[in-house]
Amino acid sequence: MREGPDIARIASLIGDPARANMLNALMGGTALTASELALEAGVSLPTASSHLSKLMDGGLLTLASQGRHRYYGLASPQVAGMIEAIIGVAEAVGPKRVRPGPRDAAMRVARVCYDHLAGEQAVAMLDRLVDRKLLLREENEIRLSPSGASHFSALGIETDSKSRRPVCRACLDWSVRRSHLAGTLGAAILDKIIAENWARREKDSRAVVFSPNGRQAFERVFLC
Amino acid sequence: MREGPDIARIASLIGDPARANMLNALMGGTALTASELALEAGVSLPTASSHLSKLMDGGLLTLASQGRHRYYGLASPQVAGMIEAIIGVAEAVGPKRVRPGPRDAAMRVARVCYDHLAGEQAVAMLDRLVDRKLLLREENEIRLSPSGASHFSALGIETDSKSRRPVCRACLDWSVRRSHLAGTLGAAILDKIIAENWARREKDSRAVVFSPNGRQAFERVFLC
DNA sequence: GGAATGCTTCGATAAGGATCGAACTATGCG
DNA sequence: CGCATAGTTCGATCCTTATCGAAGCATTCC
Repeated sequence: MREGPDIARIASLIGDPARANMLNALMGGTALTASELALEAGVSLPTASSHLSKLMDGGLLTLASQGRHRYYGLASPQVAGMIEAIIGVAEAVGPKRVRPGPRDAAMRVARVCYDHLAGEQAVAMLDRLVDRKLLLREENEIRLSPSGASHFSALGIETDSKSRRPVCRACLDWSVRRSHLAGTLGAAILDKIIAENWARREKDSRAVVFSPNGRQAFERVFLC
Repeated sequence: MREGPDIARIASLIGDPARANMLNALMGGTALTASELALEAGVSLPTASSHLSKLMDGGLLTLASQGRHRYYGLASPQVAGMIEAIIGVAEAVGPKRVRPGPRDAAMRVARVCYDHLAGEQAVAMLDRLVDRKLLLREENEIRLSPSGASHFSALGIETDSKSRRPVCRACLDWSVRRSHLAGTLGAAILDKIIAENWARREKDSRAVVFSPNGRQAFERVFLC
């Protein structure tokens, strides 16, 4: 009864609308200050501060102090994955919104998931990389193949795992209900997409919008 | 404050300890009745009923009515996956629970789960009964084998299902995270354990404490 | 130093919701 | 029909917690 991991504690942290909005905003991957998060959540600064310290206590956030600025970010990809999973359920059972606006359509196609790409494009990319045997997939395990290593290296993408973080990880996509690529490789690919100017981040949103040329380039490189 | 899927609504449903316990109990995949869930959550029946209707409204549960029994189950594998994700985070950040007291230790070993035995002893028993082919197990389905029927009959345990209630049912054990035996057979075995005076119920607790002789007898009969 | 900015803590208030007993409905049993 | 079991609804209580204003720290800039 009161055994096992305390999932109620974690869930109740996310269960407050103000905190949920903050976490949602942080799903974009960039760390934000308390003021920015207060604005995002629509609460006063003291209220936001209180929420943030609770999220910190709960282990859901990390804090990077830089002078008088304090940047809050999601604690780990695992936390991001959990939030994605909750979003997925909320989408599935939630009151179907009258009509999905254009922003939603863009989100469905491509968006940022913490630090990597998600959405239809990302799911298609993982499928393709597996088809081409650049990645080897077994259930939820994804590994880099030798040919994959040289392939990404040729693209200027580092695939050595310096940290403890895995190079490849499967992350469930709420809009497509299938996995896309996370891990350091997933993050590096998103970096490249932005660096090459193939796409830009939509302001105040997780949506990632490809330019016509950028989409072609992306498809040529990652969708064969 | 962007609009999006209402993750706070979903998370707050899981954020109540009673509801979290219920969902945890349902993670085994078998549907449970309101009474069973009330016991599992440690709340009264009216309280459980209120929680269950909230979970239903939230789309997290499905309901199968069979006569006067109402079996609640998780709405989908997607919901189960979300809960798994939350468990994962809770495990990762969870401040290792306070030291388990002696009562908790006893509960871990053996306790009552509604009307049958749960805990390490019960899990071991089910394993053993399956090994001995007295019970046939396929995933979460458990059936009585012909040899099992005569075996239990010889022990004075009735195995005819007079009611609609199944003879055998798998019930997920929260302390061991594996299944133990429920259903009328599980209930009958617990009855026998108490009737033979092998063990007594701890007062005001679900713990079941075996006497030294009782434990030997139990092991001789059920653990081979 | 003093002023300005970023953020946290404190205190009071208010609202939400978890809880249970009692009463009520529904199904099954004889 | 009468009784027992399973479950829900209602009403009252009580506790948690979200909220903001005011005040308090901390850092930076001039």
